[in-house]
Amino acid sequence: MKSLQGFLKLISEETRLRVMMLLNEEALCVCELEAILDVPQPRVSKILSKYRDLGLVIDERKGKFIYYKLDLKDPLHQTIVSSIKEKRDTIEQLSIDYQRMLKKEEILNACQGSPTNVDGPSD
Amino acid sequence: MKSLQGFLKLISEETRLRVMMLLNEEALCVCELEAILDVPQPRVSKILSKYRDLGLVIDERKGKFIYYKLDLKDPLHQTIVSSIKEKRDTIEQLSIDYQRMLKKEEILNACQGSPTNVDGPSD
DNA sequence: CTTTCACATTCCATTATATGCATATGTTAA
DNA sequence: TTAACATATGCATATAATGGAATGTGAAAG
Repeated sequence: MKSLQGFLKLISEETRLRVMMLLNEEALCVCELEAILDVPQPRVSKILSKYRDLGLVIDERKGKFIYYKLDLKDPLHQTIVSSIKEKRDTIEQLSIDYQRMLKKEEILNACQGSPTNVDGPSD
Repeated sequence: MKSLQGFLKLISEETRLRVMMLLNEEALCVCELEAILDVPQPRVSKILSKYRDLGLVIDERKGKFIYYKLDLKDPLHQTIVSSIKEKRDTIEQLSIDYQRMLKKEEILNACQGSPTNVDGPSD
């Protein structure tokens, strides 16, 4: 119950849900999330720390950047995320975020290194 | 988004989720919920009022009692509830609640009329 | 070693949420 | 009309969530 409740509480807040849906697609670093979602960096970090507390993400450093990706071990969590993803087209904000993620190179003024623009971060 | 967010926020609180899972099984009145969940009546009423605000329940008076049942119009909401129900056995509190609901006649000291004990409320 | 930069964290004010208790409402039944 | 009971709501307060600004940390690159 605690696991489910913590999970639901996490995604009950809009920005946190948006983060989950993006990290469910691919690994992203803080500055990419900051740019895609257009929210301040400390807020992104705080959100990710909640994910970390619940053990829902894996982080991996690549050069200057730390990439986060979803790591849902609970099948129920996976099912819920999948069912939301299936309806993504019908949820405007999630669609927008997804489109922005696909074109993130164009909006990555946030990170100086523009990690996705270079042919691979120095790792 | 608002619909999904409101829904997730609603079930992000334990007692409210417990109510949802019960009302997903059958129509129940306030005093039955009070007895099954073992929470004070005003709290049950307040929870149901949130459901009403979001248009997620239908209420029907039968004699002295008002029976509530889930009325999920959004397929995504339905999918989420179904997926939780599928895992109910693995979530202790939800299992307990369900068992208590099946045997609610034995614990219905809360409602004087014991609605489920009589052969049908006077409606 | 020092600077830079990505990221994390703390502090603080604001706002929201939870919940117990008392009480109001409204229906039923006498 | 009144009494009884199911349900709803108001109020007060405890508690916590939210978010912005400033600052801390630590890896990387020079």
